[in-house]
Amino acid sequence: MHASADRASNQTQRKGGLTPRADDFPRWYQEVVAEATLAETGPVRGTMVIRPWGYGIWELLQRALDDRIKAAGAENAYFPLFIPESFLKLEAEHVEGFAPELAVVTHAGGKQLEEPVVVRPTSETVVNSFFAKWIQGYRDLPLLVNQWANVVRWELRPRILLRTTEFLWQEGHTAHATEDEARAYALRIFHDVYVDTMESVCAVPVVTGHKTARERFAGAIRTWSCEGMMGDGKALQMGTSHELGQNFARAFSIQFTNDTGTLDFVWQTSWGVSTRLLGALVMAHGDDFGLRLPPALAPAEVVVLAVRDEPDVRTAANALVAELAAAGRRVRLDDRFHLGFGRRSVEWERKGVPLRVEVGPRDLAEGQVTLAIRHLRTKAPVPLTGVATEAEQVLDTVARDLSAEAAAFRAARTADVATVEEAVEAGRTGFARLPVRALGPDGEDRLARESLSVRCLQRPDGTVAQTDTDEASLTAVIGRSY
RNA sequence: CGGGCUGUGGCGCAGUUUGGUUAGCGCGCUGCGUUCGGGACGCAGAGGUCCCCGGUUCAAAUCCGGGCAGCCCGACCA
Repeated sequence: MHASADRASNQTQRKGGLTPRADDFPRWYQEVVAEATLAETGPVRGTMVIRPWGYGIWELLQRALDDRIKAAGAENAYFPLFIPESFLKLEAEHVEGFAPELAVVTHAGGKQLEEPVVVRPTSETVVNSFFAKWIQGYRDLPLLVNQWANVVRWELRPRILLRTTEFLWQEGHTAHATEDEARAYALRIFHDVYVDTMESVCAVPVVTGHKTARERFAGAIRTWSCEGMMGDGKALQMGTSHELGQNFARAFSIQFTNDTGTLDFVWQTSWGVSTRLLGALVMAHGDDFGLRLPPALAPAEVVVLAVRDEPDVRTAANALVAELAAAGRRVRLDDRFHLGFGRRSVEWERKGVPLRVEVGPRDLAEGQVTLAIRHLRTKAPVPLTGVATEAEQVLDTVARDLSAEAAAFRAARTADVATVEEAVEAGRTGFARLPVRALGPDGEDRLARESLSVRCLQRPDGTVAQTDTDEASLTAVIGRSY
């Protein structure tokens, strides 16, 4: 009954054919993911198909991360998808953390398996069972390995791109001779790979710090996390780097002879980021008209849109594509004349292409083209001769603008508070910064009852705290999380 | 796993309350033509196990029973 009425009233409010972000954020999110052709749900609950446009973004993100991971000295390798169930049980906290969400294979090859096999939810256990073989002496250290893989976690409540049953990620695993070295490496990855990628590639400012014991990775002694604020004020954990201490080393007997000849357990780290970041891009930068991509992650930074099917227009459009490609831009030609101009504009807008170059007869008569800037939704004429230069200048501003906008939004929704009650209030719409002292021993329980959590602990000035810092001197960043 | 909602051409829905011609509408798709600078228009056309199983009935998308699936909201997680 009301369905049609609702739909009709929606139509009047919808901009760009999407539910306005402010009206219904979750719905808007799903529509953008679908309309920007990033991903859609698969046939099995919680699974997803990442479509070419979404995968193109992922590939750019992968490259950005992979370059940084390699610069930090880690090498890529690949470990098996299937893990003996017994491996998971070797580290007590680890199994406790992951048991509820394991997919277990009990039958294969037409018969029941003697030992069930789990589909990896993460690879600490297999990786470390091999580290135990590969590490003998201190000269084998540090061992720095990364893998790009899919993992499976049977989540109770899937959300496309943010929490899917199967997702793609990168997981790094390292072993070191000393605790200090392991900690330094976990932090190096955290800052040089994760925070740098989030901020300079994704253009999403992040809050950094370490997790409370309650929020820590199962099996870690310390978890560093970067948390972004999404467009609804909620927090998204975008990447974590863990210091594992000797927990897994003891569980998997990863021992080495140190430089004084005595046997010791290695000190380890693990760290990962996932396709969840695609969801973060949508929620951090998207607007009522769709996705807005920073150029570094845009499969097409520029689309040259030929307005009409005329010889001069085609010639000019092709020349522009060639010119922009020569200038090093990822560029596409849109000469789908069977679709109207508006339809094509809307499509690129939804997909978040940062810049469109519109070329039509009217432009050419004036010796110009029109630049349409996605994130501002503005248009400006530019002389035909200066397009590549102008495009370059515009693209240079995009990530900075998106970043600044996100930072301003976060600042407006972050409050320094003095009590848990004030934190509860502020946490409804954004982040609350509360001295750990004021949080107290029962603070996290109180927050949990309000669907809030401590996203991370940091120094009052926002920087990451040294491990030996007195926690009571730190600040808790509190928010609702995805 | 609790609460709510929903399963009908590719997508979004109407029809179910009160069982009854050939299951409709919008979008999309195909063809032709006219259009073309912000989601074009006309004409023609294709496309359906009405989620599944069972039951009631002369007759079921519609009623009854049982399943299954999806979405949203909460607790758990990248």
